[in-house]
Amino acid sequence: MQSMPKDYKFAEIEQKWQSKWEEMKLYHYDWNDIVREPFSIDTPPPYPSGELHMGNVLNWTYFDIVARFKRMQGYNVLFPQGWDCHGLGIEIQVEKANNIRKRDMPTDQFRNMCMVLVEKYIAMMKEGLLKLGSSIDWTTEYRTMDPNYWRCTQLSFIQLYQKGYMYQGTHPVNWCPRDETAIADAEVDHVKKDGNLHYIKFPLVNSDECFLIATSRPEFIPACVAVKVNPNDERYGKYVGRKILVPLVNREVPVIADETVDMNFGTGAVQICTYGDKDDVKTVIKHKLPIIQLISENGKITKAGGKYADLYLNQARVAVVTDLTEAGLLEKTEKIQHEVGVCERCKTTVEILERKQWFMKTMELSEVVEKNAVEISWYPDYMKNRLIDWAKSLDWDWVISRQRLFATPIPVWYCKSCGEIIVAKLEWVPIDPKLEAPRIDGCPKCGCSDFSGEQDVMDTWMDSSITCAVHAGWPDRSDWKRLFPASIHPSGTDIIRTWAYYLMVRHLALFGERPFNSVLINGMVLGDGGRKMSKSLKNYVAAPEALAKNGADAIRQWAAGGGATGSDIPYRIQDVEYGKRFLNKFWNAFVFANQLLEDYVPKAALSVELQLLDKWILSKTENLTKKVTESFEKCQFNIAVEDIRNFTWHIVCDYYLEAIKDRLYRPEIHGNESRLAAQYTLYRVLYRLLQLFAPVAPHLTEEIYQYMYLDSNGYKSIHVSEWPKYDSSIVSAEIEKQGDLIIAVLGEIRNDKAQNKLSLNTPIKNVLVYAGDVETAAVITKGASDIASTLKIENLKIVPDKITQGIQVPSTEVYIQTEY
RNA sequence: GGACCGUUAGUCUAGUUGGCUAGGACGUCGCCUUCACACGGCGAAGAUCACCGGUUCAAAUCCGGUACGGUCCACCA
Repeated sequence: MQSMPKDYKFAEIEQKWQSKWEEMKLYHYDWNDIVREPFSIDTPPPYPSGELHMGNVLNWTYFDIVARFKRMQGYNVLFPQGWDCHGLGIEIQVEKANNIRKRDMPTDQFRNMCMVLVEKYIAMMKEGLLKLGSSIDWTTEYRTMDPNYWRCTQLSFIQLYQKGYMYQGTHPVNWCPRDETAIADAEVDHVKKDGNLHYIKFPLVNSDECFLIATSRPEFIPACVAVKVNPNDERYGKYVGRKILVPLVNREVPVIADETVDMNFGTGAVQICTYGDKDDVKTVIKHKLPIIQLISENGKITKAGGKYADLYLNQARVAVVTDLTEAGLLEKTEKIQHEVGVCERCKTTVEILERKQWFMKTMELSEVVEKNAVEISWYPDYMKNRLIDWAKSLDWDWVISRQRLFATPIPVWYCKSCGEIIVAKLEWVPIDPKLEAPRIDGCPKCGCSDFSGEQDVMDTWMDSSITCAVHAGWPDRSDWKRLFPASIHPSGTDIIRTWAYYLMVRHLALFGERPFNSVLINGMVLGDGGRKMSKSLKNYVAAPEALAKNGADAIRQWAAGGGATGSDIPYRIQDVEYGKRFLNKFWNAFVFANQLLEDYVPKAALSVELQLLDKWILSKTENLTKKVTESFEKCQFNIAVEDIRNFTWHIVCDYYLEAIKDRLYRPEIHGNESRLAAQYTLYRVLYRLLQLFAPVAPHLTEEIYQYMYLDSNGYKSIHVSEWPKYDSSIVSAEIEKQGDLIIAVLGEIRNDKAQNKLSLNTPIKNVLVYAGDVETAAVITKGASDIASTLKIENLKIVPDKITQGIQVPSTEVYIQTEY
């Protein structure tokens, strides 16, 4: 045991251990160990977006506590780290930063520019994760933009294609008619625009009656494929199933029932056109309606528009309204304000076009997704509904193709002569079909040797939804199933329906097995005022600054203890400061103990008799161990943190440490055996606290461990020490009750001193304790010397008499009289 | 509009199978320089656990409804 410095300097100590742990390779997963049971964490690779943010801090604190706890429990823990690099965000930033357009330059050149930016962001985030003290195995680090990861993603695409899960079809996409390109939802801005709501008569077939339909886009009438009404609507319910005649083009379309129709808006009857808006998309897919491609890629009406062909949409609108008016079908026109989607870059109104897309058959897996979601453990449990509800609510299969550049290419070519689809062979990947031809002599169907590579790329979720298999070592390690399914998949409330869902369907389709056995959910980090933290709301807290200012161990306490797992938690500086103060208290308790234990030689068993309060604190410590272990098992970090802190601060420090001071300082009065018993107990209890707190505050606990416990314990780090097992033989309800009584008596006399405005060091001449009965008197007598020495009582007398005067110890028959 | 979650002292928050005299933190007030720690100790005030109804011997906890707030999704023909 070495003596400890008085002050805890978190900045230098945290830094020191972060580098030492790396040197020690302390957190490396042992791929060759086939004895220890593995525990794998499916660390979600974050999107490198710049500096680490408080949301990342919350997540990685959760992951790290789990990793450290499981490691101490003896598991061979795999805590991998990857980076989910591809995405629109990076593309847009690169375009802005360099003032370029991605489609104006070679794709690989643009991709390289993206990679440079991603690397910069990764370095920033990695720095943050290291500063947080995450026990990541950095030898596992990967990037989804690396060729080897492309290989995994493409390999899984090919295998899914072979299994029949991947298919080509058409699907509506957002389309900018000016740029003539598909754009993502995220690239669409919504603006309020003034428009007209036209009330148009649609005659019912074989009837004199007319439906009045309100629409803001009459130019889409030629693409009308149905009219939908709410079946509960008294006006129209009876017409469901009948035919209606579309004006101007005189085509018959069905009247369909759809509960989503708002009976109070417009006329309650809606024309469904392909495609006037996103609602049309949903309705068409839901009711399996035909598609009329009315708009071409440059925003002109196609020949499907009949006499309106070749007009631009706004020209067509004028023409259609004129024609309707002449035909007497336009009842009235109202001014309205409505929201329209516009292209983020050029502000052109976005249209919806039907385009060729790649799909994964996910709908047919919904039932098995639900079954697995029910079978696995969720922390907290109610979060499973989010996945189940999502799987049930899906209207169409997963569109996995994107019209972007910085992404994993779809390894497919098309024969220029016959259109045959050539999917890459397993051994060809990684490959970019935009840059390389298929490695075959000719088209297997027509023999032609001219191919065009697929221009579309994969959705970013195609990269990140195979992590469970990749982390486990698939496809290269033959023993990858040892680590699959992952023990735990961490997810945020906001990404359950994407990340957790796609992982589920993807692995189920690929391997017929679920990817993880449990899900740990984190909430969102809120800023001041309980709103989502964001720079625009000015409640943003930069994680690197917070870490530098307060230290990782304090920030981690906020993250772990700031709220229940799964609930949103605000970043509160008071919580962090409380964490800091606790670290100080914790450190000081050990500094103090370190002095008192200077001459103590650690022993496994003790030959001398323990005193009542020794047994009392040991029993309570054992109960704490049980409770904290259970809390960690259930990922209830906040409960564990609170229990550890309250017990340490308010039971061990405030009472036990105070009570044994005299035994330790003055063996000539209390005897050497009593001193030894206190030392033994103190050493044991503090070590237990150190271990329980280690997953939460890894730096502080490690530093103390190295001073006080390294020599006698043998583990090179507290983080690989064996997690304590609950020992019921040490627990005694009777002893705890007796000890609690001593503490209560102590507290009352201490209170009495305070009320007399005396310092706690002021000696008391006489204290008379009326115990109420013989048994209670015997118990208090056992703690008499602790009471007397703690409170500096010169003459303490305990009698079994029952009285009703003096200070009553609450909920007992014990009365106390003091004389100063 | 839909789904899910929440509503506990001035503020934030815990309370997981109903037994609570509702726990903790910040803040406020009073006292104590006490030999680890004033980043400390002792103590006080402060909550009809959103509202209404139900189940029960017993409800902050379970059920139904209302109001308000949050998150995600959708968003008007």
